[in-house]
Amino acid sequence: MNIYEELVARGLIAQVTNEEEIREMVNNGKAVFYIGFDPTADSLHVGHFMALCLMKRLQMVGNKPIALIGGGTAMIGDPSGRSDMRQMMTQETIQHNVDCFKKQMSKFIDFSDGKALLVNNADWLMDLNYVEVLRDIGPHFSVNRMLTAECYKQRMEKGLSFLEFNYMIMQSYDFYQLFQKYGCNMQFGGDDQWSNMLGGTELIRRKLGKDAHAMTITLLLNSEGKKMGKTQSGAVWLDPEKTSPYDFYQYWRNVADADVLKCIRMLTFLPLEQVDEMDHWEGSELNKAKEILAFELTKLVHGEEEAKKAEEASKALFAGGSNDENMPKAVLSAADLSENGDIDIISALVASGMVNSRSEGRRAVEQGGVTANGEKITDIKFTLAAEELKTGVILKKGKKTFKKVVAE
RNA sequence: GGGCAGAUUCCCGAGUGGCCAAAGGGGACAGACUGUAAAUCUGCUGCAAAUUGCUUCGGUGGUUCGAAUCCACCUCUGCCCA
Repeated sequence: MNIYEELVARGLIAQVTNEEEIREMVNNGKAVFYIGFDPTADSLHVGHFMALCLMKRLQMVGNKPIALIGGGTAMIGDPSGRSDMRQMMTQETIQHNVDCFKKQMSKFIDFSDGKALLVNNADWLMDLNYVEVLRDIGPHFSVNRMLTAECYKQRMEKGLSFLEFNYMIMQSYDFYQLFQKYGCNMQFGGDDQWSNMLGGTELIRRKLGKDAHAMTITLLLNSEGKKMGKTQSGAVWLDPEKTSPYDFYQYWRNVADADVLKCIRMLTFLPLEQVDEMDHWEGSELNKAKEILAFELTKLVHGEEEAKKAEEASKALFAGGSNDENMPKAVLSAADLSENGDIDIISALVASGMVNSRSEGRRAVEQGGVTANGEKITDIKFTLAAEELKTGVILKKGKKTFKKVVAE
């Protein structure tokens, strides 16, 4: 099976400009393609991870990836898929994020010997001259056409500033630049980028009379139609400091039944034959598929060792295993403890970061959601003894929040 | 620049002088049921030294015994006109 067919089989491809030509190019390792990443946070997240995997898959068969970090476009903010204006970021923040992105990306993609490129569009966008740009590329964009693009339609009601309206033009200009500088003949991106990407192929055609292609990656949506990789507290990050390997593992361990196979297919590198076998698993059997998904992804992102630790900790907590060594830990300092070295249960919950406020902690206890070493706690005045804290007390809030609390 | 409408808690959205920490819904959290799933039912959802106190309704000032609510100015957003 060729790479293009594999991508289709995995359900990764959403839209393409010209299937024939793209298949030909990709299968023969002739594509020089770019994917843009806007540094809107100081870590990549799951959405980026899909794109990185795609880069990797294509790189493995000889295509040349260009990772474009949008240090320049981040100054504008992409209105696609948003109902409100992005918060403006300072130049310092963007630069910081760019650096973080670079570091994380080099873990996934091999940039040695020119096998892949890493560029920053700030390099050509920041010094542009307004009037020159207007004269140079302005005539090639029809405002009427742009307004009919899906990404702007949604914003027509809530309001769209001229600043954000320009995002499509900047992204198109990127493609145009990369086409000329590096012979970049294809752009990949999330499906929400489709209209922005077409802007680029059209600009290249109009300015240079040459063909360039675009292909979008299916957005990873759950069965409820929401973007995956988001939790109530934000995105699932790839940076272990922001989302611990254990939490990362748990996120995937907990996906809905309906979504497991899709995730395995789209995100892991497991051979398709193996995935097809799992396809007819049903009911509680799917739990096994979830374990595989969680393990494989954690391995890809954090390495095999961390994946094993996360798996063991999960088994210890949920399946009654005995090894609590790798469980998430909370170390309490002397300042958290009372003079006798003990601590009341609510303070312990707050200090370990399991709840956000004392009120929330109190509620959790009052509703019978807290246990310490397996004992249900009903009294909000309950105190964890100093001796126990030395060896560690396993606090549990609700079904899935665990922490081993240890005194320093 | 002119006219109109609006800004309420995580989100949507009610409230137009005291009965308001603020209806209702969504989400989140907790309980029951389960498979670490979904659905369902129940509780809960500003903070704290917790039958009480403190801070919140875009911002600043004012009126009042008392303001999310009235007045003035400002900021921001949408719509219409230019």
